Amino acid sequence: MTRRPTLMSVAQLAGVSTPTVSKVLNGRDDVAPGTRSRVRQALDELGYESPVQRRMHQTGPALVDLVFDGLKTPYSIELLRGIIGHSAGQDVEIVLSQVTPAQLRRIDTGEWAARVAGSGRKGLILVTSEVSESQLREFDRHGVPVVVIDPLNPPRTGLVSVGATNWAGGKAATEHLIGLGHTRIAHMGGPAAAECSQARLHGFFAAMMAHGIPVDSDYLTDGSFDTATGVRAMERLLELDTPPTAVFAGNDAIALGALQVARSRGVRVPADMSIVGFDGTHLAEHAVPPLTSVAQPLQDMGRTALRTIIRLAGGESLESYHVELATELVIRESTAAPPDK
Amino acid sequence: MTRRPTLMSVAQLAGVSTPTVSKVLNGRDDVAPGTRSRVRQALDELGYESPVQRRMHQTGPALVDLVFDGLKTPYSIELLRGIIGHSAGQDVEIVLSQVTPAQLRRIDTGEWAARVAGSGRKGLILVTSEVSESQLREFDRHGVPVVVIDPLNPPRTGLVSVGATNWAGGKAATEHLIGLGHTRIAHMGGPAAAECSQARLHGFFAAMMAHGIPVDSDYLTDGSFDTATGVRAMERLLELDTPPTAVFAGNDAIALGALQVARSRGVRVPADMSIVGFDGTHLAEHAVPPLTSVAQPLQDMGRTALRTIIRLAGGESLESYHVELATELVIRESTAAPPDK
DNA sequence: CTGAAAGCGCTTACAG
DNA sequence: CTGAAAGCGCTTACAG
Repeated sequence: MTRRPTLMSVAQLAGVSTPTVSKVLNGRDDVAPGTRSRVRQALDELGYESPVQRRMHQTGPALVDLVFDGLKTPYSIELLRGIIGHSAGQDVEIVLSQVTPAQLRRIDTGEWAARVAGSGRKGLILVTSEVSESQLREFDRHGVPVVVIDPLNPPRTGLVSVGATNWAGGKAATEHLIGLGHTRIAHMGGPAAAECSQARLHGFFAAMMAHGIPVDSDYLTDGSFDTATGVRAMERLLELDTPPTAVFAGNDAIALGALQVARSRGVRVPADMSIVGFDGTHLAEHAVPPLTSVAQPLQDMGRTALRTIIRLAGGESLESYHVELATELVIRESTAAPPDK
Repeated sequence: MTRRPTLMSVAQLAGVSTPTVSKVLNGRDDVAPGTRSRVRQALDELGYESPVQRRMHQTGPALVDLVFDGLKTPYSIELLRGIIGHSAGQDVEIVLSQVTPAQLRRIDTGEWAARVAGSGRKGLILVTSEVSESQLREFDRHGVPVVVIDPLNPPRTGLVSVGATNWAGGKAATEHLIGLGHTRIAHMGGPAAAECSQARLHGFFAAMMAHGIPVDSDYLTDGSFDTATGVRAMERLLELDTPPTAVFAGNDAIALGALQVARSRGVRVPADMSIVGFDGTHLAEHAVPPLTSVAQPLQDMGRTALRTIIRLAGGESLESYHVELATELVIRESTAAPPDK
């Protein structure tokens, strides 16, 4: 076996002394240009690595930063599980942190990117964050690959992202309700500005239009991806002269809020009112009754994001900047034909 | 200005030779325990850092390894949130991974400890794991502080751990049921071998005994901390000639399984049967009806574990090797007086 | 500019 | 177990 290269062996190959090689390595300026380039070449040829570099290399698995805007929701947790599960077989470790949207806006991205790059992290996965073009450029400048899962803002040049087929999911949920005979269908959206919300809403529109069913603007609400939003929306809908017979909620938490209000007002689900959620988390599965929901392949999305970072870090180029994994309508017990009038 | 500490200065302070200090740093085993601890102390006192550590240090926040046996349960997630939340303000980052109990048993701890120490990690937090004395020694040898949250095996010498007042919690849950008038109370335990299970069970015994209520051995079951265990246990109990009127479950998942069976058999909760869970996770909160449960301060436990690692890494000594945070009985709608006979 | 020599900080092999 | 001695790989100070 050949020994690993030392200053000595490099010096010999370059025909200089070890101090000279040392100077080149340390970027000192008292070396003649010709000598310097001969040394550089010998360094390359032998594949010399300084002790620190070696240490970094053999110090085990690569590190990838994973940044959540919050860890409160089953949605986040499923993504996390996908990423952590995939990391185990990949010689990658995950550095987990939490950065609120407000913090993200205040943060000095240049300094952040420099720190990430300087500590040898392979890349950064952001979950449901809004990243500006200039922030992206900072990371790019420092050679830090970034992948965003479910970016809140519309995909921009160079933003690598992973998501699900939100439009198709919204359409499928609505088709399901129409297929059961509903025409008075409400949509309870999440944040109106979020790309995924808009896609779901427009999937809803597409299905309604395809069946020539007019959309009542009283039936459209938005808010946040939380239970309170569902509660408020359902309270409002039930006060209408002609309430809807079905609700398509922007996520499971909203659906749950709607369900709570329905129950407390004596509106039976699904006999009097059908409800469809989105995400397919255990919130939907364990609700009473269990919620029909558009499932996102969250663990797969996490896995895909990690795989993408690893490929980018390895210098591979991607076929596509945005990957969308398929959603799937899971029918449970919260949807049925509308009540007879 | 004082020079930065070298092996030489540490050796002088400890009254040994530099080779000996070197051995301690590298986790070699040919150092007497007494000598080792004297060297460790000198190392701490002078704040010695190996070249790699120095590199790490100027490269940003310290890293702490966090190892879960699984990320499936709300229990794990709450701990995680506590740890991540606390890390934000502490200039510490968390490297998250998942190691199944089977993997943990197969793993080469010496190699693992060397890797953790070598990569400059400040310490290791293990969640609900069984750690052997020899594994602990490996980490100790490499100067890697370890804290276990809810260790599965009984605390051993030198095992630093964080838990909750399981015994008191079990007693409080049982007192609550007795206070409502129940005497036929079953206990559905988790893993019989787990320290926390035993503590909860013995809290149950203590309350029963204090009130002179005999414990029917048919009313005692064990299994895992999952829903299936609750399902099986409840099915068995309902087939008894004299079923219990109340159940104290080892955790919320078990309680949920019991609740499912009760519902499907037409046993009304709490009118016909009271159920108490343990952990106080959102499983209990969102069950129908919401479950009375013994809440553990899971986020606090996570925070405490991280704070303990940081203190240990800083060379502080602890007042106590085991910290128990208080549990609290949260009364919801799954408990009531027993039905009239 | 260059390199012989001294030095630094750490590790290893081995005698006791 | 321990440490004197030798060694390793790199850097520094300085003479030419």
